[in-house]
Amino acid sequence: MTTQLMKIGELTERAGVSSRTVHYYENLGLISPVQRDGPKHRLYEPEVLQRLQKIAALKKLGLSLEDIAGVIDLYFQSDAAPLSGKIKVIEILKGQLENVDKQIDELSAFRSDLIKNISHMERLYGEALMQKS
Amino acid sequence: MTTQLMKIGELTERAGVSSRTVHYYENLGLISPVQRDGPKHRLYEPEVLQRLQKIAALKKLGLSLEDIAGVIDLYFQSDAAPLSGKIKVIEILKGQLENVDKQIDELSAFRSDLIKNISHMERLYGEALMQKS
DNA sequence: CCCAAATCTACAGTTGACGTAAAATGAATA
DNA sequence: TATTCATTTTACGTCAACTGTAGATTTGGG
Repeated sequence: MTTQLMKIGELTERAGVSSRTVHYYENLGLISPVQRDGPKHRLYEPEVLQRLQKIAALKKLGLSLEDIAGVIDLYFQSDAAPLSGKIKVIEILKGQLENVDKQIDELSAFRSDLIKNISHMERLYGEALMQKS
Repeated sequence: MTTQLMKIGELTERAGVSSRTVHYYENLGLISPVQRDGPKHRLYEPEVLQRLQKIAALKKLGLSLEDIAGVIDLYFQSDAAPLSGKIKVIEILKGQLENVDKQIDELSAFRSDLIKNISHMERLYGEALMQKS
């Protein structure tokens, strides 16, 4: 069982964030390296990369880092977690699903607005060309 | 022609933003009151309300206020604008359309991820209940 | 063993997006 | 017209989320 650990350099390159940010997130409790009694340089499990990606996604949802700190673990909970915990997870995930749906609706509305604007502009564009001749 | 001007109080209430925000936006050049040589209190045309709403929408798209400053005028250009301007507007609007589509895609991906997580959790929930009996 | 590259710690600085408190204004009322 | 009192204005303060950086430490390779 070779749990493929990586140093912060590889992690940041793969996740597309700076090492400063990684330290910052560690400080907020969003991620953490493996226990390091011996080595002074941090080592990370591959799961941390997943976590960073999930954090980015949740940020795009509009969650603050503090909010994220409150839910990030839900996504990486072991299947052996206590039943009460699982029930709560389901609640929260469903809440997030609602939010996502709402945001998709909003974006769709904005999208059709855009399309309306574009075709309006293109109509004007056409008229202007007509007058030129 | 009674151009129905409003004071900042009405504007903020209708737009759902604070007066501080309105002043801040004015400072960034996002909006502006009518010329006030005499009165010290700002007066706004109804169009400013539209602008504030558009700003809110663009913010939800993830644009910074600075980004927005670069495009907001495109939405409120007179139909009599020069042809070259209109062409540029169309370009930019189409660029935004691409962004919106990308974001919708991302959200959709996040959404199905969520659903997968939820059903996974519900499966575990079920199993846990089975073992309880 | 030695060196260059990577990492660590700690503290300060920045940026975006506002909040707040006190002074100034102006519309209604006495 | 004088007063009053809600609105507005202005200037300074705040908070989150980074980001810079400088000097000390660690590490892997020759």
